[in-house]
Amino acid sequence: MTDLTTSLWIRKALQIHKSFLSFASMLSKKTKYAIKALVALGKNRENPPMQIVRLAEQEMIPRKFLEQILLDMRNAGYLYSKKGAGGGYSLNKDPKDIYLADILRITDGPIAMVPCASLKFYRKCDECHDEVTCGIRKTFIDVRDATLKVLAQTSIADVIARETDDIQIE
Amino acid sequence: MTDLTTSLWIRKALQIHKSFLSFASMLSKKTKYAIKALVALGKNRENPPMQIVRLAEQEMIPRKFLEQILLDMRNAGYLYSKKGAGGGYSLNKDPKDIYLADILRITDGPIAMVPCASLKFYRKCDECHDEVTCGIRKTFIDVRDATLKVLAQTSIADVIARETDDIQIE
DNA sequence: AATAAAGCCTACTATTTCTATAGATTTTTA
DNA sequence: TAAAAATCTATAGAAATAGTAGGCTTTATT
Repeated sequence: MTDLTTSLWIRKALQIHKSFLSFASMLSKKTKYAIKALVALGKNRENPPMQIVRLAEQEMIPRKFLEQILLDMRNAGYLYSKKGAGGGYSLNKDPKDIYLADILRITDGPIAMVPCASLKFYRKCDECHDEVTCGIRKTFIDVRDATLKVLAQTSIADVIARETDDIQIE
Repeated sequence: MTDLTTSLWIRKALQIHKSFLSFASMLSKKTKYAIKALVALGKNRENPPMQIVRLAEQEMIPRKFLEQILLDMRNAGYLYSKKGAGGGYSLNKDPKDIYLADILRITDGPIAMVPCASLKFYRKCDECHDEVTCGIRKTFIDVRDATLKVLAQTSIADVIARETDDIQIE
């Protein structure tokens, strides 16, 4: 028995793309949570450290999941942690020096859309015969460069700054 | 019982990122197959139509999977199909007029990395409180624009042309 | 020294998405 | 009428993501 919402013909009849139900090839929740956590810690710099539990509640992130994420960020050198009573997490770098590209690479891995176009996680594509002449590869190297131009230049500080941009009169 | 290759500590000891095993947030096989099929059909324009079976063999794509993909492309108006003996598939447009962005949208859906930054498949993000002031959103709209600048301007004809670029002396 | 608060670490489960296959149907040509 | 081909929907299988569990270690406080 097939679920109504995933039934092809009903979606077709209603002209619903599957992306209405799910949103593929997107940023993982892990990455979103990581960014939100870093932003929150960036705003909390006068008052460190911040406990996982507080952070989880404030940002509506499942606590145990957040634990793992923070651990990754810590192991990558972006966070400082302190155990025991009165402990918690705080930023180990200036928000200006934490770039989204780096966060993405820690949480989601490669930024490129195909392995063979990845800068930091290069791998040969399975379906590719001759990489040198692959037109797809060349295009997706361009895409990677364009994406990276944004992500490697946008820092947590920028994200925080942008949050209040709407106050400006346009 | 955990599989060796997925065991965290062994990966850690060998310093292997999980992307070595799998490659997340990337182009789906469906999309890759679609592009390859269109490129193949683009090269076969003097000799149409081409049968699914031949195309599948030539491009090393699982036949029944390819069927579905071609059907999608056909329903979207990019392919012409003919049933019965001597039938098959051929391009319904000039390769110059088939852009990668459009293919991606048919096969994978949105191009943006977050729903709230999508041009064609906009949807509110679950974890977002105030979209107007969301710094993440603004950044990923920039990413989307950068990506689209490449994908919406690169056609199947461009991909084909690029395949022989290496012949040029650099 | 004992206790409680917090992070550390690995494994596991559950859910969802992607990939692929199945099989019956329809259309066309010879 | 038989064979060749696409059409269509459903289902199965595989992989990735999301989330949970629970014991361990460190630190501060009393």
